[in-house]
Amino acid sequence: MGNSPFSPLRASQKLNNGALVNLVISEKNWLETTAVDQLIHTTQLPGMLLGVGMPDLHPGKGQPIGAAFISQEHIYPHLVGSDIGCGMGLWHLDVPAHKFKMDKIEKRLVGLDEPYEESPNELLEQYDFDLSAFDRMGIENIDALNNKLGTIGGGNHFAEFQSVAKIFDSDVFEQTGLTKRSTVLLVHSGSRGLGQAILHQHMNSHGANSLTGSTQNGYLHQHDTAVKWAEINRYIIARRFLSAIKAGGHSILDITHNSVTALSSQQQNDMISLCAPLSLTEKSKHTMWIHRKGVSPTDQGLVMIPGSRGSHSYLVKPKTDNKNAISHGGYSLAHGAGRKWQRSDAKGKLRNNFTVKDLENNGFGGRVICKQRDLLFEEAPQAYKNIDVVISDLQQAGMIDLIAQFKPLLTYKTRKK
DNA sequence: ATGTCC
Repeated sequence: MGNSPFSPLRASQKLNNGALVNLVISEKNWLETTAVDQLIHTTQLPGMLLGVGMPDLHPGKGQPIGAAFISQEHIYPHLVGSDIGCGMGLWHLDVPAHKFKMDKIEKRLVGLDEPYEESPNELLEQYDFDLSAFDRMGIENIDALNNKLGTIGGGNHFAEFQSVAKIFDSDVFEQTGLTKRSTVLLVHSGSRGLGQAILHQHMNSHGANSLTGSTQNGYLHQHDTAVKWAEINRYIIARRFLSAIKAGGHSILDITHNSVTALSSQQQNDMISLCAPLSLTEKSKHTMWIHRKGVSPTDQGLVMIPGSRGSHSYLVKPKTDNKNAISHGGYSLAHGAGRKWQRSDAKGKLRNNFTVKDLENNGFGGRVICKQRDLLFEEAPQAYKNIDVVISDLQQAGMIDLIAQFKPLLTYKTRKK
């Protein structure tokens, strides 16, 4: 490890199948052994070249969350999971932070769990979504699904108003058009029932087996459809929220963190040199694929990494100067703080020490709107790891430059009881 | 994560 620029941060290990496992995690970070077991187990699947665990790595349903997997020839839909296309959209509002009146805004955020009043099909067409893409998907009720367009969903999804807390790189920050007085809206949502229906359909016929060759086409088409649907969903959510608070704004970035995509030819060449002892040249005619489950890409511009709903979020710029760091990191970054406690544990641990009122306060003088009691406890900041440690691990690994830090003003989860 | 499992 002496010649590694990441030592001793990066625990790198070559498995029996020749694949590399990398952990972008420092000693001061904490992670569950289950998550590491899942990371190693998954990296042993046929065709795997590289598995990367980010500082927000935590156990999932068989495979870890906060991980990137690069394979050759093989695509594993279950590694992307059911929320295909889930991601973060960041919007710059035309309301300065000092004019953001919490009580007034909160009162205006109503009806946002209900179906959007505009026709979903017209909306989809408006955003250049090819409605014929739904053909042959075998999903029973597309209309019911499209009625979810513009709604946030459950789990860790949210829409959050934030203000600027700190600027680290004023040049890059100003290039986004933001100022220190700006208010932003961060939208975290995905493909709702669509991705789930696609994965279920796939699992019914193929289970957890990989797809190779032309058998990939059907899934990839559906996957790409879900990614686009999710992106449009975030777009409409943002527009709904802006319209509800009578503000204007525009999108700064939209980054998908659950997907499978082909590596660029440059990235494939980098992987061949990274995995040289595997003598990949023979197999290199096959496409390499990157599965992202709760990790953001490093080749799509700036990335927003949110903490919990009671902590800062960070706008970061993936570093481009260290090719080795980029390929070792699976062309990916952590996508958030990562869970510390399982959903099922969170309520039991917090019930006796925290009231609903406590958890509705975000610790920054702002609020979380979450009328679903169980969800409020499951998603409490205490159930998440410290975002500052996650960010510092990525920094120390040479993967990011910090651009700015944001503070939560008001988070919307759901008004449904 | 989920037009969510009982």
